[in-house]
Amino acid sequence: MGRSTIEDVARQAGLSVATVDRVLNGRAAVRPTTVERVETAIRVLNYQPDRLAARLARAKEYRFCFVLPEGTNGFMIGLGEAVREMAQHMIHEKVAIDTRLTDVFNSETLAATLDQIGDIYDGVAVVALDHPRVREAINGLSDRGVAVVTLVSDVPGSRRAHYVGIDNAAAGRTAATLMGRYLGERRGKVGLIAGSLSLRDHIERQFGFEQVILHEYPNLALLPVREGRDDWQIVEAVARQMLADHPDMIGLYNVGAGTRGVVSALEAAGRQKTVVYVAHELKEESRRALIDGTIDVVINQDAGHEVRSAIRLLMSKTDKAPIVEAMERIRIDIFVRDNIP
Amino acid sequence: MGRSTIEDVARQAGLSVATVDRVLNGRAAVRPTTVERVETAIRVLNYQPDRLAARLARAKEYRFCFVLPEGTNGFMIGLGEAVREMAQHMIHEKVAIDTRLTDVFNSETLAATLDQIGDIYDGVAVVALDHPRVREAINGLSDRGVAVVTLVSDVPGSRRAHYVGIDNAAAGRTAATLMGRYLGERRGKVGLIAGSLSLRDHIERQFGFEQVILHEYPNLALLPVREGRDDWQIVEAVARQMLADHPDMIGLYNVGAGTRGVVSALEAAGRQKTVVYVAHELKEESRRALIDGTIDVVINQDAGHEVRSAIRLLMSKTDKAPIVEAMERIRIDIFVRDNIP
DNA sequence: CCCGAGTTGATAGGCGCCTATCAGGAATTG
DNA sequence: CAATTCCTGATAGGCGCCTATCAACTCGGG
Repeated sequence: MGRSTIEDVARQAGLSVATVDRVLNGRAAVRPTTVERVETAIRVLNYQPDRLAARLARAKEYRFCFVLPEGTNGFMIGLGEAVREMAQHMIHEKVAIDTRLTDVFNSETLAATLDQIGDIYDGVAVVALDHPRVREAINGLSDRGVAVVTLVSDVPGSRRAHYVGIDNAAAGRTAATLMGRYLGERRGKVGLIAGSLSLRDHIERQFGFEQVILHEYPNLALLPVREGRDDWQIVEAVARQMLADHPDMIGLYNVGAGTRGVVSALEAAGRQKTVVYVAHELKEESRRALIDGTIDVVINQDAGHEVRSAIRLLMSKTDKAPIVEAMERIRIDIFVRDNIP
Repeated sequence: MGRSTIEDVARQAGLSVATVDRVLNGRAAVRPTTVERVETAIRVLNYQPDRLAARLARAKEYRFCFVLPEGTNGFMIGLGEAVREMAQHMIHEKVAIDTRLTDVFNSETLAATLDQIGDIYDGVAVVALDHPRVREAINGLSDRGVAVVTLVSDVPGSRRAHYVGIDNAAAGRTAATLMGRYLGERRGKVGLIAGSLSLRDHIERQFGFEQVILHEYPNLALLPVREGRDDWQIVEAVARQMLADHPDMIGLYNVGAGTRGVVSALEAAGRQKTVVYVAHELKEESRRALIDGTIDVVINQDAGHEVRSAIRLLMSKTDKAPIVEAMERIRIDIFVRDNIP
């Protein structure tokens, strides 16, 4: 039962605690053969440092920064709240977390923000636009030894340490499957409203959704994608227009924010019951609409889980500890009106 | 900002650390007025004891026991594995966890087991039959100062400290809603197979399911409930029979275990695609069947979450710490083939 | 006025690990 | 071979809290 301490390791290796500590924390130069001895001792005893005792003793604190989109997007606001809440809980653990809001749609602004915070933080979590300039900024941080994780939307080509968020293509497929099954044999058109097509998550959702609808549900015809910019007023206008243009639209998938816009458009048209509406993110308004039946299904990602995962990952990366991949997989939640938490 | 320590509290209250510790841990008699002073000091400073430092210092370890059903029920086996896995992680935290398997369907055996473990453990988590004898045993434990939580299936009348598990009526409603929506306008019969009607969770699921089908989907007729005893061979026989008796059965909800029995019955009848099948618990076999379309929806409760929640609750109850209700709510997960983790 | 009982203070020692410092021995350099 | 530099050992002190012990003080009751 792995209750060996650093002293046991020292004894086993025939070295002093000080030396063991040196190799454990890379505090000073240690001869390679000595490192070897320590490592075998660790393996023999199956020693795992007690992280709690470590954090209790540690002097330096971790400094992390969450770079989030500014604006009124409900999910992002919720994400920010989750960050602040966790920050509160984490002062125990000697981790200090700042939040920075920035214009995520402006690659230059975002990149500049990333560039300038490199020296202050040990780790950065960023909701990132997938753009060459941003990718460079992320790589720059990584190269300077700052751990970077992408949050919610990934930047695949970059040297970020990890992506924290759902598989958005799978989320799109999930939406499509539920839409297809709900509609059954009915024939008609299906619309899709994205927030912006420059954020990768929305593109992937769209891709997954269209893929499944095209292949599995020949009775459904896809309408061209519309952009709603995650702004409920724009979304409402777009939705109204679609409803007016297509009396035979029987399904609507809103990939991004601005759900209330769709809800009021559907209500205005009196088609809440005839159009199957799949939305993202469970918040106060979507919850209400889900209960009264205007929204049929909500696909959700848990902001709290994402924030916790990001922090765990940043901590692990910062002290080069291994991570448990399975623990960091973010679930795609499905909510209908009966399983709302 | 900087967290306050026990010394700050002592200073603020004009008392010694020893006394503050006494009231914090109820270690010795302290005059009521003094307790008052300590408590106001705590409130003023918003002091929260550092649980990590506490566990590091604590001499005594928590002793918990999980009483689980013996047998081959896949979910329960998974639960047992989750317990053992967590037990491994928790030896750090000075908590020792035992597992006891028992015949849950036998109230006498279960009650006897509970009776006899009272003196050994600080807390017990039990998958409990809802039976007067069992309720008495639970109350007995509680009265002797052992924290008790019910797991997966509740015993409402008892003095258990908490219930850890999903809202099973809501799970049943969720199943019904998805079934109803998937079936759309189709008319036909819907069957339900329960494990055993003496375990409360299954009754509640049945209740929720029937409630929604009856009220919301008049096109669907409910068949009388059948029991499968959570055994896949019995379940298979039952399912075959139902399929044979009711050529117009278009929906099937399996409340309990034994999913593979239903799958092979559906395959044997060649009705995988025409019968909408809603099952519980995502495991290897249900995962496969979900992907190939035999199962349409899986309702799931995360065993890992339940075990972690139970442990957290037992620890909190043991040292009379407050609990965060929201954190302990177990989600009803919905899986279709596209969002399988 | 003395004696226990009831309270409170003071303090040592430890949980497992981190940080820092000093000293001595080993290896390397000129 | 002496002067460095490199490695390693030893140890003190602390993180925030728990446990245990002993001394000191306040009160009634006898």
